[in-house]
Amino acid sequence: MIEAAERQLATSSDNEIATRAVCEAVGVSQPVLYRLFGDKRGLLDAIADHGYERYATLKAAQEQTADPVADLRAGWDGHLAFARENPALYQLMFTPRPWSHSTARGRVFDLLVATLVRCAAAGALHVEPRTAAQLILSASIGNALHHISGPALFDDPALSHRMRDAVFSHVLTEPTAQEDADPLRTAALRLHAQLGLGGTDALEPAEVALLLRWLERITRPSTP
Amino acid sequence: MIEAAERQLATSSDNEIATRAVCEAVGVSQPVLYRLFGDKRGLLDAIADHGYERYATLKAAQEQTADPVADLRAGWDGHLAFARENPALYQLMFTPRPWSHSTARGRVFDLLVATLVRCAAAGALHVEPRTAAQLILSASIGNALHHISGPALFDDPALSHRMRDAVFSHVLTEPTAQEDADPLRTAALRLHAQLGLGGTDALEPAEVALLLRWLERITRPSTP
DNA sequence: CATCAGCGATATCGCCGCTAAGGCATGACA
DNA sequence: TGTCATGCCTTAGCGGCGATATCGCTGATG
Repeated sequence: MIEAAERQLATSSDNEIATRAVCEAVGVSQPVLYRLFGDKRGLLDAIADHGYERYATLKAAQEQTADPVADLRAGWDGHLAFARENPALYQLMFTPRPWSHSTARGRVFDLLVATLVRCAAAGALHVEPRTAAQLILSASIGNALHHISGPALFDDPALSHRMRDAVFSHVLTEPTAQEDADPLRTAALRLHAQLGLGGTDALEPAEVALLLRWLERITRPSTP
Repeated sequence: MIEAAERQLATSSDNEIATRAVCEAVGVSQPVLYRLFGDKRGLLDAIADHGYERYATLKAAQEQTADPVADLRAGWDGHLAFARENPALYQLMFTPRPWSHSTARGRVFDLLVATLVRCAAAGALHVEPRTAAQLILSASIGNALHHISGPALFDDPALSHRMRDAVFSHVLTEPTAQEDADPLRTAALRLHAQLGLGGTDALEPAEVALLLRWLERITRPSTP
């Protein structure tokens, strides 16, 4: 039923769906829909979450190489490709809807954070992963909506890559230059990420927690 | 009537309006609304365009100092402030709506291009103004929507300024460094902007047109 | 003063989200 | 095995929405 609703959403001209149409497409009647989802909003949330599942499988298929930064760049392009191919679903997932309980956006955010943590563990980040994720996700959503918004003016691929480079270069360390500009901060971020990724047996949990907070205090103030 | 509709939009819980409610708030009946705007979409377009008017006056009040780059930065912050203060209207203006004939977004784009042309005339840009405008507008919309989307996770001011710096530094020339990295390109962009701003009497119109195309060919390929 | 064009209101249509009341199967129990 | 209780689904309907056909009023014109 969710898939039927998603089809109707994709083919509708105004990015809207009618519960009646969805029900009679599946061959049931309205009350079952309201039993399952409680509400039209609930149905939309379910569609968005289902959209996240597709998004996640698409991501899982292409990421996870040896170079996390390359994965990050590929992830940007994959995100925009997803938006291009499912415009209505994309807007449902990433555009602010009042009273939406969908977790799609949050989980996409977490996916991005995971990749960024791998980058940080490789010493390629010089801001906290969550901050970088907010930057990257906001920028990519803006870019995707700009391109969905219509073929008014598109230098599309060039624009997308320009944006990508702009954000990434403000978030990633230059290959060899930035590393030594603030080595303490870089090293602290790297250690933070490594601890978050694998943990350690050498310290007690309480000690690790305190260490993480120290590292956060080291990395927080300066914003190069 | 447009203002009444905008009020209803701002106070509505689901970012929607009902033509009936708008009409009875103004004291007329539905057919007059459909006579004036033809359609509910027409009413929404009118609201968006009216929103642009407020946006434009707000911009006109604060910009136009001697330093176009400072104006640009202030414009970014003003844009986000506008989004913060009118969330529903902002989404109406800048979020993709199918079959929308509103010119709000395009005119905001033009406003931004105007400021960017002033930057280019000062030699502070190293991409074409329209390209830079697409980048900046996309990024700021993404940022604004991210922040409207809810107080899930906000480092808000820091995030906005980080994004601003990321995009601007990819679009603006560094104060003294970038200028000499590709002086030909920079000079060509500068001349292009100056011609677009003031024109010249020394050349015939056809000659100016050809010159502009040459300058565009000089500035197009390389993307530092 | 009679006529007619233009505009606004009433009443209505079809569709929407949503829900209450009835029918039908299934399974437990005497 | 017959009877009853329990879920689930369907039918039917409510109120509200966007949009419109029809009619009555007003005011300018000859």
